Amino acid sequence: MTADNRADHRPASPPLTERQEARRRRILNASAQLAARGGFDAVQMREVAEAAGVALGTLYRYFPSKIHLLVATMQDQLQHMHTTLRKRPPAGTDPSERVAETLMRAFRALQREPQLADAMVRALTFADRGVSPEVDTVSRLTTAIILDAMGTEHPTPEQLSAVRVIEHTWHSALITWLSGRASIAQVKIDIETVCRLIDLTAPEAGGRRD
Amino acid sequence: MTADNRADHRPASPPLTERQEARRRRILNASAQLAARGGFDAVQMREVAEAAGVALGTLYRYFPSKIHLLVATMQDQLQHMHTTLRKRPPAGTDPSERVAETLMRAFRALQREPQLADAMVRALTFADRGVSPEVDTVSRLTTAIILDAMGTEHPTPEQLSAVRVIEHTWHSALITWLSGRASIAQVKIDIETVCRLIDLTAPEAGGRRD
DNA sequence: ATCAAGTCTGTAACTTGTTCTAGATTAGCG
DNA sequence: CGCTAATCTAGAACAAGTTACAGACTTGAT
Repeated sequence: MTADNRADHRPASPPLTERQEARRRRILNASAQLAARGGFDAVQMREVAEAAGVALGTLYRYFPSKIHLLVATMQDQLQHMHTTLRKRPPAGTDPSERVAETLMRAFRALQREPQLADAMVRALTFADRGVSPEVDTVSRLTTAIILDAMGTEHPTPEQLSAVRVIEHTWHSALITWLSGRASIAQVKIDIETVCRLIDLTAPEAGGRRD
Repeated sequence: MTADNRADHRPASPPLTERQEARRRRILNASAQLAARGGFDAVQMREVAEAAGVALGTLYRYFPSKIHLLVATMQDQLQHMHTTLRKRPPAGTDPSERVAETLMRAFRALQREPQLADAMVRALTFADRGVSPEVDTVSRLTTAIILDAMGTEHPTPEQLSAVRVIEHTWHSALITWLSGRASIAQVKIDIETVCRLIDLTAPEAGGRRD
């Protein structure tokens, strides 16, 4: 009754065969492609299945819900972005500058496929407890990207708080932009504003309290 | 074809009759009640209609989608909270302290009905462009609450940025808590962390840049 | 009181996410 | 090769949001 072997879609527990790996990839590609034009609503499970050349039941075996599918799509894209960003690290001198630059670069990448971004981010924020592990993976990836940009080896707890707040801002600002309630300029300002927290929590500088 | 007179559910354009006002109220109450136990999924349009004693079509005339309904429910609750908070203003001396205290108070209020909070917040972040005006109303209400707590009469653009970032953090932190990925303690830390931005952007103190 | 326009009701239909089932295919193993 | 368990396919069925529609009820103006 309880889904045990349902979420075996990550290269973990039972190693997927080659054809299964290929299926999984076809599904993720179809998902991203449908999302890229049409956004969240255009990613319809029957259409994904057909475009990927698998049966509906198979799609559900690989990704137990539409949300799982889109969150996995986001994992995919983030991983891609992480490696891309690593190749050309940000140029700023301050950690806060570098983080802001990195996030704005990521933001511009998303701008190129706003519908895809819409689908992924909506799925991410709509995900409920059942998708927590997958969402957590995305969160860890984002954290890794930010820490990379900071160049900080051993972040203090305070710095980790700042990074969490930056992530909060990043997601939420993205949503307001995607739903047309904030301009790109405003997103930029918000990101630059929140990145100042990094200076504030740098080990040498600033933030004493109580 | 295009819905013009569909969204006339706010006491604006054509003033609602008494019975209509009563219907609207019954619907919102039913929505909140169903949400309070069961969360987002338990707010089923047919059930709301039945509990409110109206036909399904009527429910949709008042609130053109489930998302609209839940966002309106949130407006309702926020308004309530705003007046409650005004009665007992926060005690801290610093603006940042007062804001953090206010938000944590609001947070504890939501904790009392976590399912209701879940339904409202999920609706809010899932809302797409079609619900922008309503979501914006919620956002303005939140801003008003924060500015009240700051006690700032004429906020600078920098301060408004800080307030926006605080709102981002507030929403996103709420989501991580609701989906079980962050503890209450962590939410508290995040809120206190982001509230430090207020000190940073106070007109006399800190934040010069370029 | 009567009429027209607008609103509400009850109900069925349609859409898309999700589940289920019976039979075909594949993978691993002797 | 031949067997068995797992996987995959095709398609039906179900659930909940949304839309459509015919007829009853309200409202407001005359």
